[in-house]
Amino acid sequence: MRASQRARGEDVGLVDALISADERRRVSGSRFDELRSEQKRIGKLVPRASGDEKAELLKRAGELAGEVKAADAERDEAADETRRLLLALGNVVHPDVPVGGEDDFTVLETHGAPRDFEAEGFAPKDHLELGAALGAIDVERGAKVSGSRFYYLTGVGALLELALVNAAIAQATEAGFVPMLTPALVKPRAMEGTGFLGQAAQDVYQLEKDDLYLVGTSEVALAGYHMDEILDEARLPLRYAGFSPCFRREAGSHGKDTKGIIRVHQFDKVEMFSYVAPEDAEAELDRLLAWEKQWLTALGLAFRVIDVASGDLGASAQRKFDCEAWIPTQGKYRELTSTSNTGEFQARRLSIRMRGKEKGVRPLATLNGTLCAVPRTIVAILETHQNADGSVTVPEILRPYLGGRETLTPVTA
RNA sequence: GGAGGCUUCGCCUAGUCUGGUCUAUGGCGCCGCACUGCUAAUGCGGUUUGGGGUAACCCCCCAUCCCGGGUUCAAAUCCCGGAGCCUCCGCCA
Repeated sequence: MRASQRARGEDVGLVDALISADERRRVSGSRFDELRSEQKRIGKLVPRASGDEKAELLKRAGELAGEVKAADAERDEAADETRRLLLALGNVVHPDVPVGGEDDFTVLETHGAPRDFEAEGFAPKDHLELGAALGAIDVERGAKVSGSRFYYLTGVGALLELALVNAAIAQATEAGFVPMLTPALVKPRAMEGTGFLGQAAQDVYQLEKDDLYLVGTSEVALAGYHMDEILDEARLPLRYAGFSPCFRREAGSHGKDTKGIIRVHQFDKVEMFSYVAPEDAEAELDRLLAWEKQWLTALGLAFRVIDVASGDLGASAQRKFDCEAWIPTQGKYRELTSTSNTGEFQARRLSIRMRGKEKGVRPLATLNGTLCAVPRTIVAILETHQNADGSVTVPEILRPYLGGRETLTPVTA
C-alpha cells in the first residue's frame, strides 16, 4: 500500500491503519511460511523413520501443529483487517478534478442553446402536464399502486421509452458495443466490488431473505460479468451496452424533485461499459463522453458537460463527466448522463485482470457511461420539443421506432 | 421443495475407494528453440494463480485441486457445513 493512494483528506487515517494492518499481515505471513516449511520437511521424514528417531520427529511435529495453527489464525486475522480497510477506501481522484462539493463542478462545454419560449410567444408546460395531456405519464396511479416516486408510462409514453431504448442500443451497437440484457438482482460481491456498498449503501434496495441486491444501474452486472477472470489483452477494449431496470431508494433526497419523473425509484437505462488497459482509460473516458454527446445531440437537446467535483464523485470514480440537459420549466440544466473512469478500482475488487505479452497479468481499468436513462430523457424531450398546441415534435432519430410518427398529439379529453 | 450426480493448474482429463514418493498425470491450445526450401509435419523445452525472499535475474520458500470448518504428525484424498453446475420429480410464467 502506497502513500500516494491517499486520495482525500478523510481517508488519511484509514490509509495509516491500512498500512499497519498490511505490515502485520506480511510479518505473520512470513512466520507462518517458515513454520509450515519445517512441518512439511518433517512430514516427509516420518514415514521413513523408525524407533527413537520416529518418536522424536513425531514429538516435534506435534508441537509444530499447534504453532502452525496459531500463526495461521494470526495471519488470517491480519488479512481480514487489511481487506476490510481496503474496501472502505475510495478511489484515487484524478488530479484535474475540481476540488469541492456538489456545486463546485466546472463547466467544460455547452452544446446548443436553450430554446427561447418567450420569443416564440408561449409559456412552456412542464413534462407532467404534457405527459398527462398526451396520455404518456401517470404518476397518480404510480403512487396509488407503489408509492411516491413511482409512475406508469402509458400509450405513447410507453412507446417513447421503447423507441429511445431501441435507438440507443442501435447507436451503441453501431459503435461496436455488445448489447446485453443484464440481471437486476445481484449478489453482495458484485455490489461491493463495484463500490456501491460504501457511502452509497443507503441508496440500495436489499433483499435480505435472499441475500441479493437490486441494482441501481446495469454497471454492476456488467462489471461483475468478468469477475474472477483474466482477459486476453488482444480482446480489449471490451465494450458492452447493458439495458436493465434500475432501482434507487433515494434515501436522503426527500423533498428534491418530488413532482415529476426526474427522480424515481425505478427506471430503465441503457448503459455503456468498457474494459480497457489502464493506459487507455483516460482516452476511453473521452470516447464514452463523445458517444453521450452524439446521443443528446441527435435528440436535439441543449446540454452542457461538467467536470464533477471531488466530493461528488462517489467511491469508485477517479473522474466523472456529467452531461446536463436544459429543462425549460426548471430554467436549469439537469443531469441526463454520467460517465466515470473507475480506473483499476472495480477490477481489483472484482479480481478482473488482463494478460498481455509484455507486462504479463495485471489489473485492467473499467469505465461506465449512461447512454439513455429513460425517464429523464423523456422529461427533456417533452419539454424541449413541445409546441404551443400541446403537441410534441418527435426527434428524427426516434421516428423510425415510432412508426414514422413526427408528432405526439394530446388525447382529447 | 424432494432425490441423485458432478466441481482438479486456459480447455479436456488421470489421481480420491486403500492419507505421506501428488514437488498433481496425459492430451489440446499457446510460447520458445531445433530441423525441413517453405504459412505444415516432427522433435526438444516451457506454460495455474497469488504472496514472500532477492538490487534484479536465475532461483528459493509458502499458499492454491469450488469455498469454509474439522480429524491427523501429515489431506486433492477422510468427516461436517456451504456454493455452483447438471439430471429426474414436484410447482410455476
